[in-house]
Amino acid sequence: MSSCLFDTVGSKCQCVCMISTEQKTMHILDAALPVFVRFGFRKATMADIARAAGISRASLYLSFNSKEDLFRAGSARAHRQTMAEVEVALKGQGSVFDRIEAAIATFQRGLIAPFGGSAEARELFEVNMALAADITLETRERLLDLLSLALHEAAAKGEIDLGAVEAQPASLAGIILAAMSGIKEMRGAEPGLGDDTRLFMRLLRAAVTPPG
Amino acid sequence: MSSCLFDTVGSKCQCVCMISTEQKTMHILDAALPVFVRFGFRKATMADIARAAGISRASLYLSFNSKEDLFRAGSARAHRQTMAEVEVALKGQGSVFDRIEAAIATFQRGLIAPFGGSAEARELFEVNMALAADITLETRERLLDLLSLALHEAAAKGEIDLGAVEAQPASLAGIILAAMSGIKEMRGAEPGLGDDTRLFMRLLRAAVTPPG
DNA sequence: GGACAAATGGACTTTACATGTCTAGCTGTC
DNA sequence: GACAGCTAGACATGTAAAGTCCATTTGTCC
Repeated sequence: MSSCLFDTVGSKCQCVCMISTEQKTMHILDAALPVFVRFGFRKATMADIARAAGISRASLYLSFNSKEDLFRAGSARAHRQTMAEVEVALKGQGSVFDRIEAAIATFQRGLIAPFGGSAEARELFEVNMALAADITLETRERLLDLLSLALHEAAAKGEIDLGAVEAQPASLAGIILAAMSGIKEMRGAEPGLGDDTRLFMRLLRAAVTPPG
Repeated sequence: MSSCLFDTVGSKCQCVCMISTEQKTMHILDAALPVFVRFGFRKATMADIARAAGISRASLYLSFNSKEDLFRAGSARAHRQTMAEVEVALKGQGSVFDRIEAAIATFQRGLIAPFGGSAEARELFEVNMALAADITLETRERLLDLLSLALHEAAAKGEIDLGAVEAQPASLAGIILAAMSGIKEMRGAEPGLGDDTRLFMRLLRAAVTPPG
């Protein structure tokens, strides 16, 4: 048997290599997510996570210095992955509205929906803001920039008319995000987009679509 | 506002009365069940249960002396309620087979299915045997008696023929229960009866149905 | 075979938190 | 005002999780 747990089938594992280390980290984070979702941060123990990952508690500490570190790494990865998908969505086909809608749906699906079903959702979000506020806020900032840019380009092409509502792209992007987060706060977070979200998108569309 | 949390709407609560005390107990057990199902016995704290019941931790200790007491009370109530339903099922319409099938389905639905979905099912059953073995075994005994009686009566009426398999009602009842518990052990516990259970019931029916 | 890396089980200290108890105080009823 | 029910909060105590460390095992490579 190989000494490395994370061989890809058929290929020997060159340990001491970065790929394996990274795979191990990913594997652990994959295992940790459902544990955190199920129990929340506090009730989830390092033993739980180690068991879920199929490794020993000692090994867990070889990859992460602390439970908080592990959580931060998980949060960071989720934000990184989701933002990559969001960028793809924004570069896709369709109108600005379609692409923004897709982008936001992706964002929700990646960063909110996975926890929304959990009774520990509140605690998890609180812990996330306590341990990974920088990542979270930076990501939100970046999403804002991406939306602004999309709106700006659409305005430049005449696809939308921001003059009608006297708004800068950045302001409008801010409104969109705020509305989405508000809607998610009130209603539960379904996967994808809810009715309220779609209604808001129709409002937006109606407001900035150029006449004629 | 009334000083009693558990008024039934429209009727003043006469505290110091047994009804209210019992209602409170029931209310707490109702609240405690999902907490135990969600977290298992160990991870579920008295604070969790108090919060779920909408009362203070101190009040919880006015109703129950300990977490173990509370669990025992919950287990006892579940067994009591379920056995009452089982008796109804056994007195119902249809053949012995139908009634036994219904009885067992009721038993499973009341005492196994609620926990079967939980990842903590194993721990909960272990804790139950540690804290409420008497209740559990007594209930199982009682179920055995009820099934035996049903089989006995059916045999007396000529509805079934136990001579064909050379079995006493009690032995057959024991086999049925053992088979059910084995099936539930192997397969997951769905609500109601699974395919395996139904197959077993067909076997039983075929084996003891009198010829002609 | 020996050197080496990775992972493990287990022992250990420290720290956090849950249990169970108690008291003083609040709220609404009679 | 007396009383009952509930509460918040403090408390001592015990359990267990966090984090650290090391001896040992397992498998790889030379």
